[in-house]
Amino acid sequence: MADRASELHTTVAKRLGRLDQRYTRNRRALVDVLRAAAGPLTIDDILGRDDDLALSSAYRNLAVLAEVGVVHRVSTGDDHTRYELAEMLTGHHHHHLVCDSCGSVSDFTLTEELEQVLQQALDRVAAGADFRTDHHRLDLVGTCDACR
Amino acid sequence: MADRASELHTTVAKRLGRLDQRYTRNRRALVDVLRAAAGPLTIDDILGRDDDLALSSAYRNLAVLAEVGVVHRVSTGDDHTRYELAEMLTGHHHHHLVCDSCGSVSDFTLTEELEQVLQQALDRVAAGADFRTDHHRLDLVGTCDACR
DNA sequence: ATTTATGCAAATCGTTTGCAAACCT
DNA sequence: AGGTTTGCAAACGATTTGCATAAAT
Repeated sequence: MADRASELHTTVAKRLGRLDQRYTRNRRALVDVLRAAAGPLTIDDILGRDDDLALSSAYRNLAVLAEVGVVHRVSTGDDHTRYELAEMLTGHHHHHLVCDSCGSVSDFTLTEELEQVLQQALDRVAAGADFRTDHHRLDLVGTCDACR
Repeated sequence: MADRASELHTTVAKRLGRLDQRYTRNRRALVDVLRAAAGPLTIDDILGRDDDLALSSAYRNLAVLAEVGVVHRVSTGDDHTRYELAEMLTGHHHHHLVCDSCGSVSDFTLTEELEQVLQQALDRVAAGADFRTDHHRLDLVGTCDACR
């Protein structure tokens, strides 16, 4: 656990360094908060989990972390953009259950097999439209357990 | 074509009436603009296609139309929410190609077969999470033909 | 020592809302 | 007439930015 965390920090530091960015205490704190989360978090979620984080710096650092590919922005439809660690770092391709009622978001996965079939179909679509795909996004939108 | 348009207007009128809402000229104009579009439109897109539409009324009417299930909000990640006719009205289940670079959004479809396999898998996920699904959302995010 | 990050306060911008006039039935 | 919709202008709220200070290398 400590091992994984320090490995993660090493990777993040490397990625930041590649773009001449420093791995400061605040940035480390953001990564720690996101790492501990069960799904993508809003800014308020994030600030609520570490009292030392300032709003504007959090936004700025999340932007930097997103730019170097460490953090991924998640737009669900309500205001409040959410943030999660990039799949490249977690090694965990996943999707989201988005609750229309309370706005909560949690993760789920499909079988590797279905994911591959899907990927092939999407590759075909992209090729046909001369579209260069960065990633796909698959969400379920509805009402969560707590809200029904 | 005129037939389809008037059929559409009839359906919309019915749905509005069900919630004691009137089908005014502005609302008709919005439906016409969305009907003619090749993908979901931003407010600016919409206002640009009909000079008589006022900003605040457009927002309000889109909200009403969304509430009665005629219009669907599409959040792509940049600011600028987009709007499209609900699939229930177009009878055309589709997905989106989202360009990270210029923000454009266009539609695509999967085969009926894959769509069904996917639906089954998603139903299983939802059942396992006690999640009541309203709809799913599958997008390709990347760079469009014009931007590459 | 020099460059970069921080955090407060102010600015920005998409969207929403108050309200008086115009509209529909 | 009675209630709804409209559209301007003002308000709102999430996010961004200016700037002087603190931190990192």
